[in-house]
Amino acid sequence: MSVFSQDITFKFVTSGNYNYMGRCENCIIRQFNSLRAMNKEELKRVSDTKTTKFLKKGEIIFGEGDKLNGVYCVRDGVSKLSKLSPNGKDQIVKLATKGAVLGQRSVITEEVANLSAIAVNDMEVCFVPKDAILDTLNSNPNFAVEVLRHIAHDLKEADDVIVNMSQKTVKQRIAEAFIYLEENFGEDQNGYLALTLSREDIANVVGTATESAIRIISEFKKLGLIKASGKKVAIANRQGLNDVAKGS
Amino acid sequence: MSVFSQDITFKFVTSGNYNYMGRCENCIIRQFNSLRAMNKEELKRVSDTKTTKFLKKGEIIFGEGDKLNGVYCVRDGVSKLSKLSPNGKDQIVKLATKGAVLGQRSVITEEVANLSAIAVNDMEVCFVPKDAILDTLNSNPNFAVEVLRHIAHDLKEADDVIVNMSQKTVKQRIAEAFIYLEENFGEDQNGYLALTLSREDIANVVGTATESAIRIISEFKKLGLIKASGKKVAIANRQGLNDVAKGS
DNA sequence: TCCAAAACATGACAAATGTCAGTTTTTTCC
DNA sequence: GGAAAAAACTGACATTTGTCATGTTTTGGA
Repeated sequence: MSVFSQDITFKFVTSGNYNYMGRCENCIIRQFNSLRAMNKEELKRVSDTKTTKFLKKGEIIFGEGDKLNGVYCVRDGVSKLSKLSPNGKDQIVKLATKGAVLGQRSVITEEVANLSAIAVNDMEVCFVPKDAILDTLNSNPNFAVEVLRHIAHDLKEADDVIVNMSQKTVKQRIAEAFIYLEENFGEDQNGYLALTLSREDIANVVGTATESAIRIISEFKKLGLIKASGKKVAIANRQGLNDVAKGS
Repeated sequence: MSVFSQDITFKFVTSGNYNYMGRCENCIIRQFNSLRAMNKEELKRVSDTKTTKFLKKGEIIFGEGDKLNGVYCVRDGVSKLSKLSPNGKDQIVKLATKGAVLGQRSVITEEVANLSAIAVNDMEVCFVPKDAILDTLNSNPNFAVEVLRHIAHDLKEADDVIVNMSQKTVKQRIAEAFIYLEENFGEDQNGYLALTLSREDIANVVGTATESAIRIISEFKKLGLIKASGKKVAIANRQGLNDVAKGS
């Protein structure tokens, strides 16, 4: 995490071009997604057509069923990708952070969005109109293959989630969720998980009732596996949490 | 389904070339997967390097963790794609039938297989060495995009499964499973589902204990929603099953 | 800084699901 | 066609999870 910020600073400082801001060519985030496979001209086109948006926590990037006219490249903050189930509950399928490209799947298949994307944090995202994406896809095999690799990876992750959902207990899944949050978003200066989710969001990630999630989180506190200050959570006993996640 | 068989027959009968057998160029199955986007030369290469295999029910096409040297194109029969969970249970993630290309994802990301593929039926599959696939991917954007579309579609389906698993009851999921089997594999002359799965496989599809699946299936029989003769199952009340699946 | 709204927490109970321990039926294969 | 194996089935019970009701704490503006 801190190394990452350093890199950005470095880029900023060494660039001789004072117009670099807002130019995709100089956006380091791009190194983490499929846009890295675009060539100069393709990137220029993206840069010229994109718009940058700032979203506040809770704002909707797009909703299930929306027709997407482009993709959203996350520059900062975290978004939850979720789907409303018929019984009225939201299932969070994925948490997307910097580097993620949202809406890619729907743009490729030219379907409406199957998930909704909501800011969990304050966010900065770049909207890239779909034509720049689709045209590049059809002409640059490197880009197409790079996108393919990313989607293929998402698919593998989704398969893993299916297995977890059906074969692990709620307690195991919540323990895993904390480990996941720590591994993917890190901790703040005080050792608390850098990404704070409400109990309801945690419940929606692991697919259980909010009360069940709360109860289990309380139990983890009593067992000394985690500690909490308000809604901030810190992992107190990583090995113990791991054992719970593994089911021992 | 029956229309589909007709088409094959038609092809066989009208082909003037008696070498058509075993040639991908003449394989109608190809129309249902990404190989349709290959051009003549690419297809020829696939055809020249591929080998056809016949598998008996229960045989393993590849296992989780196997390094795949190519993909398997299903010409006939059905395969279950499953993953072993840490607690020793198999979760079936997908059922693949004619037209499906197995192992595609792992070949693209150059990882070992994350799922195992086992024949549910007697099967006929064509093994295509990966080089023919990867080279085409890198040179023919049409093919790359076609593969992308297929994987993107799989990803959407996987997201739907995640939501079903976490938000629906076992009873709802079993009702859905029967509807799914009817819609995707059809019925035989006597109205029984054309694809017969063991109770254990059904349990592994919906992610529950075999006994629970059996109990619910028995209940469906008593309610007249389905009827069964041995392990063959027929849908007796489609609307009723639908209602159960929807949770009413 | 204070107050409402939201989020968190807990108890009591009901419903769903899993587990274990059998018996019966079906399938397979000689 | 019959025996052995596999699959299907059933009951009893434990465990997990969901639901409802209610109280407490935290949080985010006016």
